[in-house]
Amino acid sequence: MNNRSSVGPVPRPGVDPSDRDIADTADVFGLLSDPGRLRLLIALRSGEQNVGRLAALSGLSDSATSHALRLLRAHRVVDVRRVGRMAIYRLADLHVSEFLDTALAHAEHTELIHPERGRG
Amino acid sequence: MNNRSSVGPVPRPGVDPSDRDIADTADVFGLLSDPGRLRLLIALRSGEQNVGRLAALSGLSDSATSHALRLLRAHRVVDVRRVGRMAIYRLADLHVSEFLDTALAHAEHTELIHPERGRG
DNA sequence: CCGACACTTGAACGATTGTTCATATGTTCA
DNA sequence: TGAACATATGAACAATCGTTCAAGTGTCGG
Repeated sequence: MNNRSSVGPVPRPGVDPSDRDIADTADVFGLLSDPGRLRLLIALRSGEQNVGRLAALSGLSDSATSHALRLLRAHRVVDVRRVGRMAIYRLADLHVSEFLDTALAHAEHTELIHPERGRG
Repeated sequence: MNNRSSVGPVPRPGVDPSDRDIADTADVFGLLSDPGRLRLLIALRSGEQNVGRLAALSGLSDSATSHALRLLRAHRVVDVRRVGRMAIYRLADLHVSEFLDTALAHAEHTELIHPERGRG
């Protein structure tokens, strides 16, 4: 196979995103694909929080929380601010936080996207 | 730690999404977090395509393509239609395809979200 | 200074993931 | 019917991921 026969229209070459854009996009989605990190980001929607509190809110250990925040920080999804011995995190990337809102809104008001989960 | 001291406002309990919604949302993002699957979905934006063509467009092997499509099918992100010996896939989930568009648009017109990649 | 605190970090480990290879199913054409 | 084709599937394997555990850094109170 891998032939030139087709069914649909020919895709527009050069209009599709670059490999790099694709990789970057995949990375961002990857960041959002872990329930722990998602809970962290959700907690941050209601305002900045320190690590201990984020841990409590997300159900992760302090260490796991710190690791996760480090990742999110590296991808500029969150920002840190230091006050005394605390590290206070907040959402940094508006695009991502909009994504979050949109995705959660969809998930909340319909069972839409389900795999082999219940309600089949 | 895990104490009750805080900096930001108290998060509104009961307003945050359920564990299930979070898990579902994470699942969907996970589906979008692989460059191969992303390329598949991007190829499908320009219309329905058969497996061989999708493989060629995405750079995946036929087998990998089939496996990936199976996953996407299970999550109702794509739909199949059979014509003769071909399986013709198309985007099924409008939410996901909107997501895709939005995410790619962001990635395309700015370097925004980068981790340790260039342009630091 | 010392101990408690808040957070960070690195190594290790089990689990999950995406790929490949080989084989299977089903279709078309001669 | 048999060969070529298009896709699907299962097992196996390396790579990646998220967690835990055990330190480590820096800060505050006494």
